[in-house]
Amino acid sequence: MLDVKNIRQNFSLIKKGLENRNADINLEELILSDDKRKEILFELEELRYKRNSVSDKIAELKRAKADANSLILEMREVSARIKTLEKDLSDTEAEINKRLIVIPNIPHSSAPVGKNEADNKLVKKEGTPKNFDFEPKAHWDIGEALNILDFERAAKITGARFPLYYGAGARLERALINFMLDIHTIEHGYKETLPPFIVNRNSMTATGQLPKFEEDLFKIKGTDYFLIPTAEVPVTNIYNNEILAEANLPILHTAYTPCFRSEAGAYGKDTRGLIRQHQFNKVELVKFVKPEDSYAELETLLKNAEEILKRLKIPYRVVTLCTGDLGFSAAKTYDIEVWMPAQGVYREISSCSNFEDFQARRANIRFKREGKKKTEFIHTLNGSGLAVGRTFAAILENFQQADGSVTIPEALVPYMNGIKKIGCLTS
RNA sequence: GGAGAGAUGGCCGAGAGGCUGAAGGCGCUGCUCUCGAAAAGCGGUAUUCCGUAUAAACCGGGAUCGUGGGUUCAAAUCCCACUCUCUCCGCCA
Repeated sequence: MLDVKNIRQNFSLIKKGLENRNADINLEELILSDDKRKEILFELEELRYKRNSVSDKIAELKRAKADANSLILEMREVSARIKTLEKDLSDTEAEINKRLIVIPNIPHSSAPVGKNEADNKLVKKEGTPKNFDFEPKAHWDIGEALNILDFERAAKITGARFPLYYGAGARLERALINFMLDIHTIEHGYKETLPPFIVNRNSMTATGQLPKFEEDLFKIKGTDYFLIPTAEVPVTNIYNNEILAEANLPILHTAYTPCFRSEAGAYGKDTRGLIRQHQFNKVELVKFVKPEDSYAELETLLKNAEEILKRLKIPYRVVTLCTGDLGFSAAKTYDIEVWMPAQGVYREISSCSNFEDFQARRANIRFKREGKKKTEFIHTLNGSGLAVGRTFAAILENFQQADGSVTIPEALVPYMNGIKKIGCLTS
């Protein structure tokens, strides 16, 4: 959420920022509503002051057993006026909030200006794609041949876009989760967190999934609860409505959760394999930091996520999202894209974002500096570290052998109970 | 699912229409005392908004006692609804 004061003070800058991300927002009307709010508030507070002081006087008179009837009659009218003004005020505030809550975050100055995905800026490439002396197969073909993935039966159980793993495949998925969590907790200092997988509307609104993107979510019928699309939602909301101590910052959490996305509007896109599922596993990294640190923290967040791919020895590249491709809540985002040999493309496997104070405002997460009275909004960041299903797919494709088997990346072998290779016999 | 109890500041806990943003205690913190510490004494110790196109401090004012509504000149206090917590019974991984 943007600050109305900030919108007033930096009007043209914010207008420009919203244009850059292709958002059509009427800021002028928002300001008009805010003018109206101020006007109402001004009169209302004056009347409340009057009511409070006269009520004291009435109390005094009554204590002295004197007559207070004329004052009471006068206050009756004042109170009626207060009531109307209060209604006006809450209506106006609701109107302002309704406008404010659908305005996306303003891109950071370092986010390249651009229309869409094509304008994203390459930051770097790591690792060299392997040259296969055979035609590399797609991970769904490899997985089904090894009998470690079964999309057909998953569709029978639930429907399209649900995963079903067996044997060494199920083990590999679990190994990846443990591997990622171990690195982030032991080496990178994040606190392991296992949050609820179902959250309420307030949490979804705080992180920015609601109110605009409800059709992307799975909602639990008969309740106002939703399946989480990412651990970002429950984990960011851990500190909802709290004032944190400066000494405790930064606060780092990592969480494994399944993620549920309706993928509305993605019909016909990535219909095969693990890339786009309604349910997938992800290890998430979430940071709560001081404003002045947040861009340095974004760089380390990115490094922490990259580290997983480096250890697994899978080639990837990093891009900075352009203004037009930024998510609703983000001010700046790096995507990590992993090399998928069968399609010969890089596919997103992690998205690392700085939300600045955008989510903190919505979630009302603040902190207080040592010795200062004033509270400030913290900055939140998060990134996948990594999407497990897509990592699984990348391993299958990058480590496939001519005979259809898949070797396990060395770093993962201890997590696989010593299994070094998934072949037809081991599955 | 059935029956009951409750929600007040960082914590404990009083308050039961007006003098209560809220007694008292604990905690934290500043000062006095001390070579230093302890003890004792004195003080401070929630958040937020407005004061109308600028920031900090102060000052003046508004709001906040789980949330929302109602009664009243006046609500932490009375009424209604909701949410959450706890206890007992039943069921259950």
